[in-house]
Amino acid sequence: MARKLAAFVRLSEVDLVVMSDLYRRRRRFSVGVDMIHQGQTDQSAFVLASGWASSYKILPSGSRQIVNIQIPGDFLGLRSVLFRTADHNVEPITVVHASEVRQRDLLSAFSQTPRLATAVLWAASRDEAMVVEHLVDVGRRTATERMAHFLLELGARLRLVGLGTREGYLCPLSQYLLADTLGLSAVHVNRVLRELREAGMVTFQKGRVVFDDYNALVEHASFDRAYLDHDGPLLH
Amino acid sequence: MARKLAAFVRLSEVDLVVMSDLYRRRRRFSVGVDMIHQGQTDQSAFVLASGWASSYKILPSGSRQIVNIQIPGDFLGLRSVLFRTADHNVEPITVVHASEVRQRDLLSAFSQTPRLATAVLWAASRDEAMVVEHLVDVGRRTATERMAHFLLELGARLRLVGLGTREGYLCPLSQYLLADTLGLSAVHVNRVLRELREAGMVTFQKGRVVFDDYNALVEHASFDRAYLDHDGPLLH
DNA sequence: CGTAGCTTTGATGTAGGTCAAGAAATGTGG
DNA sequence: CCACATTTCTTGACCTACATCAAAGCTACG
Repeated sequence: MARKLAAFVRLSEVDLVVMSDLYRRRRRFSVGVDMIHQGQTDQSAFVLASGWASSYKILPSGSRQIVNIQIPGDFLGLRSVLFRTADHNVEPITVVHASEVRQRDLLSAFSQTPRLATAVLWAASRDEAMVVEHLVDVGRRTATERMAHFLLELGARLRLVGLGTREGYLCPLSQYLLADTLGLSAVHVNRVLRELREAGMVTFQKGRVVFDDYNALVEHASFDRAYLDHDGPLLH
Repeated sequence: MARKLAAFVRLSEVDLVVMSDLYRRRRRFSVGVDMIHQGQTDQSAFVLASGWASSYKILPSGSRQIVNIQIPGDFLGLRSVLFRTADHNVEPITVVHASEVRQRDLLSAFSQTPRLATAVLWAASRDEAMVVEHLVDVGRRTATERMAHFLLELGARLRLVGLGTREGYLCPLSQYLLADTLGLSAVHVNRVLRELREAGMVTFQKGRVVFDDYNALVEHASFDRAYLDHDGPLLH
């Protein structure tokens, strides 16, 4: 995370010390145990050390929308500490190890090292950019485009933390999770994956995503990774 | 805007002076003139004094997704100043008067009054909460639910700035704009509006939204405005 | 006072949903 | 290491919400 923030704001020694202190509270979560629960007050944020998690909202009708999938290195639940009550749920997808960041610690870190607030603002904006792209996915792309776009984005993010290559990556997401992420039904997700596989673009089977034809996939999804790359410190 | 931020962070006299300085550069935009253009570098942010604007993304296919509708008092284009190149467009819907906030001014304001960064972080998070809700709309709600939810959210926001009541509000959005916001076709937007009108819930005609049965509409949309209300300064 | 952008409606097409049921995989306790 | 349960995947048949196409009536403003 420090590396991520440093991409935007040049952090001093002091900044780094204050930050590392935020990491002190290590926790472990099993699948099925909420990390953050919608409607609860006084929730924490987390920095994922290992494992995958999902942030989602549940509708009264029972259907749910996954807002984003978090991978190691991600900072999650910021809104749940900035607001009095959490407006979303976060649930592990695999076993998760994470550092808990309490509200008071975060806010006091902000006042101790003001640049940290700016850096976190930047990180939150990068996050928002992803949600926006996700909205475009769901609002204006067909099912296969959505799926292609999603798998590419995930791949790009995993590569940034060394968990993927241009060839592919390990992916613990079930088709149900994909469905709730992409606003589709699980059945249709299955068909879409088959289509993409038969078209020779990606193969997602047995927990592994393999890019059979990366360029064709990029083309099909009209994937432009600009929104993920915003490096080079703006603030000195 | 100062009022909005103050809801989260107690701002000092100095903070307010620094902020008011950000307002100095007043500009006017006519319909059809982009305020921010996707892909351009070195764009500004704006605080809307009057008029409505829309932030959107265009896909190579030509279709577009409106990410949010901005009303007076809103701060827009933050991501376009935090990132090197803008990742979205902003276009006026009506004639707009706005204060331009340049990147260097914003960043220097952040270092002069550190609490401002935290306050803007909070405002950005509130914004993100709206985008998230929008994603849920498009991903998991039916067309009439989406429309109902959108009109209610807009109403709630307009009330906060004194431009609407529980009865309704003036709304300059065309059915094309609604369609691109909600991920529908313009034709279907028309039918959905008719349905809601005939069901006695809302009437949107001639630039005016009238809530015929507010409670029924809230019920239909399963609208919970919690994500809009996060007041009371967390930071002293 | 005409022309361009909205709104409205009807007819028809299709992407993706729902229901159902069997096959693989995965996990669990003995 | 096996029996059994549970989840996940896969496929087919059928259905529906919404899209697309087309055309007519409105509104507005230059």
